[in-house]
Amino acid sequence: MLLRMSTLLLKTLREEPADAEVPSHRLLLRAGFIRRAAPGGYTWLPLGKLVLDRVTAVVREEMAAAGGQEVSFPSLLPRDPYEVSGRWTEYGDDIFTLTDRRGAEHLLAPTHEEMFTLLVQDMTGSYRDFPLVLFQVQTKFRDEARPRGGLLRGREFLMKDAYSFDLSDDGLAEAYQRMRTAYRKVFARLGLEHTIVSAVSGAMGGSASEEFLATSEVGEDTFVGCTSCSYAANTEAVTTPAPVVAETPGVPLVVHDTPDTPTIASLVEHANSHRLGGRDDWTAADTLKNVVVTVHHPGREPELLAIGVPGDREVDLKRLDAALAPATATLFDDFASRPDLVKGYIGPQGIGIRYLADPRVATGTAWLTGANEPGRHATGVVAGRDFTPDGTIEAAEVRAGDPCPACDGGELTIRRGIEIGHIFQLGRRYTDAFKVDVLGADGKPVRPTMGSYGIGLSRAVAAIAEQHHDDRGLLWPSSVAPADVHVVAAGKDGQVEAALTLGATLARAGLRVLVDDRPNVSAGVKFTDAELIGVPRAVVVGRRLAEGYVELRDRRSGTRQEVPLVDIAGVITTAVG
RNA sequence: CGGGUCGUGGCGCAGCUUGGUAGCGCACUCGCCUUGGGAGCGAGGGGCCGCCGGUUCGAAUCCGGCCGACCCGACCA
Repeated sequence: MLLRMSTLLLKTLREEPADAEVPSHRLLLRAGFIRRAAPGGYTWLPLGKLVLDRVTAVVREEMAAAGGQEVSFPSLLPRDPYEVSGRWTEYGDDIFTLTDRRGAEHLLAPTHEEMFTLLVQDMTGSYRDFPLVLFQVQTKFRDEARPRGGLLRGREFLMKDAYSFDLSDDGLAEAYQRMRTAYRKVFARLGLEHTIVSAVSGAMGGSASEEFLATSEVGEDTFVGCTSCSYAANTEAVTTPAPVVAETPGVPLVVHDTPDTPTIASLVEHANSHRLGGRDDWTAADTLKNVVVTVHHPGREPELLAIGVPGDREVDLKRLDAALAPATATLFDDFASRPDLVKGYIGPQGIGIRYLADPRVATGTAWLTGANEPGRHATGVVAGRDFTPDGTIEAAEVRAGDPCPACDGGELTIRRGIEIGHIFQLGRRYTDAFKVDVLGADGKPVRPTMGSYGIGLSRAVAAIAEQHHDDRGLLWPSSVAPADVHVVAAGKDGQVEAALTLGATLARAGLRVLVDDRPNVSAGVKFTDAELIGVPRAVVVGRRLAEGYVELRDRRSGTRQEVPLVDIAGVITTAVG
């Protein structure tokens, strides 16, 4: 491959695009890899398309190596299958829907579980057809409420989705592990540093679910790691160890007048200045905060629910939703309609609605909490004696320094990541929905079980750019770089011919070559553009050409060496491998 | 969906307060010059000032509505 910059559709931008905030978005725009074409939609320019195709090629190779067979479905699909699976309504506003000239409804597929399931139903009939792994590379559409970060979250994006079909749960577990291993290889080849975190399977059901998060400050997903063991999990999936209480404390429950203390901060201040319970060392962690939410169960009446958490922690609505799935929760604010719920002074004692407590509110722990009367709180409110929660719930925020649930003494750290892959054991949700049965060895019908495995390909390009750049520009890993070598003609136009000749030689040696043969462009511009574009190595054909030397530069390390022109092809071929 | 910032040639911005028919830098075209770190000089081309309506003799500028972008939050495979 030989690309000439004199004819390449490329325009680097000297100035920062005003609309781009995250580094990958800025650099991909500036270096001429992508251009915004629509809200949440991007045009891939020649250099960007090369990278996207190389990322895709790596994924295809590993999918094939894991036994996957590639197919391709349309993106424009009829409503029917999605009605059968229940997702037409479940997805709601997140899918793009349209009506054809006959009035029939269609959607632009946000994902393709239904179609894969129907294909397998059509084309299999016997246990001999299994196990089976199918995948495709296809554009997906989602009407995201807020596209952001360029390629990080678009309304149209490229995704590799794969599905395994097995006749037994053991088979599914094996397929899952095989795919998990394949994903590790994929991301290693792409140069993506990542963490595999346990995720909640949510409404989808299924027994195992893991996300591959590329570590990045601009990532949208928060996850925790442990300082002393290998534990890693999505914050939604973190569990809180309950404290062990030896015996119920003998403190009595005492109600105090605490006027004008509707917040935890004001309550703690009042408690200390008035020495409630004979103490002046109260902290927010000694208080029990009770938050009322409205729980929306699908297809049922909303329910009021109170959540009890230590007063120094907020309720994390994402964790709450995950804990309540498939129901969702919103903060309750219509206190006028419930005079029994005294805003700012709610306590769990005799509360008239369902009450779930944080695991830290263990039996035997004593709290400072509301007395369910305006301007009054109570000390010595003991769990298991003065109130008994209807259960525990993981809804309190997770903080750095919290104890690790998987080991002794480890502390949690909080990090952010870009979700580049998700694998989970889907089970029989879709084969049940479409009543897929195949004939077993014993002549009886068997219902296949599925696994689902996705990689965001366009998002992976952005994630690689996030992890591989410096203040000068992009730093592509060799595996996905738009070229293996960037030949720069520096100096008078005589060097352009030499650069093109060298480029052709390198291309014949099997290298992917980008030659900067632009006439009347100064060497400085070519150098800065080369650094912005981020091809791993550059060969400068310049002032020492007459002596038979060119300069070899490594983009990442910045090292430079003079190499005889006659040796350069061999040196680079060896380096590229 | 809430809060904030902002829409003026391809990109980055000024002009708007105080209405008078659009400007700067980069990029682009031509010429000269220059060529190892975003050169210089000269001459050019390119914009229904986001859209719709209103006020006015006259609107980029004032008023109303809408649309869009970006950031924070909500939501989300």
